[in-house]
Amino acid sequence: MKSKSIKLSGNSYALLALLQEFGEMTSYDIKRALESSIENFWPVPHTTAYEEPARLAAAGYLSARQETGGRRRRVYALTDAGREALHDWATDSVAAPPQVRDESILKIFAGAEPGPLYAQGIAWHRAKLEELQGYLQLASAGEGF
Amino acid sequence: MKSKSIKLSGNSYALLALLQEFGEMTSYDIKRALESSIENFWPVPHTTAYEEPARLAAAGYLSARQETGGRRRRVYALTDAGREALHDWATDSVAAPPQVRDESILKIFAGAEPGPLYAQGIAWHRAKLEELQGYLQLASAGEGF
DNA sequence: TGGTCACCGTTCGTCCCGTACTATACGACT
DNA sequence: AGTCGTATAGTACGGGACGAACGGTGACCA
Repeated sequence: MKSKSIKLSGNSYALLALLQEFGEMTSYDIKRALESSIENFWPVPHTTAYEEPARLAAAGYLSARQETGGRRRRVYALTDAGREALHDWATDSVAAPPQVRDESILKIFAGAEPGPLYAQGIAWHRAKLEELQGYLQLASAGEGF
Repeated sequence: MKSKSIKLSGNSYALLALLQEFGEMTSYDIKRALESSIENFWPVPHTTAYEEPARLAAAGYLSARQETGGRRRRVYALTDAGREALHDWATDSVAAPPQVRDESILKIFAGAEPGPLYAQGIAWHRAKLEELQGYLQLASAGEGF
C-alpha cells in the first residue's frame, strides 16, 4: 500500500518506535517524547516531528486521522507496513557504531582554553548523570528490578 | 575579501582547525585527518573534505593553489579571514552540549533483543578504549606529560 | 601493454536541521 | 466582555549534511 517508496533513516525508525510504544500520537506528542528520553541516545530536531510523519504516512508506514475538535490535529499510528519495517530493522542485530559529537572538544582542538570548557562539560555530565539515575530509580520502583 | 558570505558550521570549523594544525592540505589529506582523530569527537562524512573546502575558499576563508605535478590537486591553506573566524569561534567558550547517537540503543528501544547488541557495543567500546589509550601513550612519550 | 590494486576524487539526490516565524487555546486580570 | 500573557502547537524555507555509487589515476608487475 505504499504510494511512494522512501528510504527510512534512523530518524524514521525513532518515530516508528515511538508510535509502537505509545500507539496513537500527534506531532506534538511525538515532539515531546523525542525531547524527553530519546534525545539521550538519538537526537532529533523538533521539526522532524512534523515533517517526518507526513513522509512516513505518504509512504504507507503510518495512518493519519484528523481530530474532530480543537485544533483538528492529525493523529498518527503505525500501519502493518510500518510495524513490519520497524521489526525488520530492529531484529537485524547489526548496528552502526555509536557516535559522539562534542563541540567543546572541537574547540579545544582548535586551540581554545580548555579550562572553562572542561568545567562546563563536567557540570553538564553531572547533571545528566543525575537525570539518568532518576530514570533508573523510576524503572526500579516501577518494575522491581 | 569574502566574495560571498556563508554561515560556518561545526564541520566548517573542523576543517579550519585541521588546516590551522597542519598548514597546507589537499582534500585527501583532510579526509584522512578527519578519519583518524577528529572522528572521535566530531564525525564528518568524507565528501565534506571535498565539498566544504570549495565553499570555504569561495567565501575567502581558505586559499587554494593547484599542484603542478601528478593529479594537480588543490592545496588549501587558511587565509587571515579563516584564521580569525576560527579564533573568534574557539575563544567564545560556550559550546553546544555533547550529543550521543547510538543506533543499538534505538534498536533496543524498538524492541530488539538486547543481548547481541550489548555484546557488540561492549566489544566496540573496548577496542575504542584501547585505541585512545594508544594515543595517550604517544602523547605522553612525545610531550612528557 | 595491459592488468590490477590501491589510492584519489566527484556527482547526485534526498534528507536533515536550525532559524525564524505564526497561530491557537486558555486562564487571569480589569 | 475584552485584552493580555503564557504555554502550547505548528509551519516555511533554504542551505548544509550525508550516503551511495561511480569515475579517474598512477604505480608496479607480469
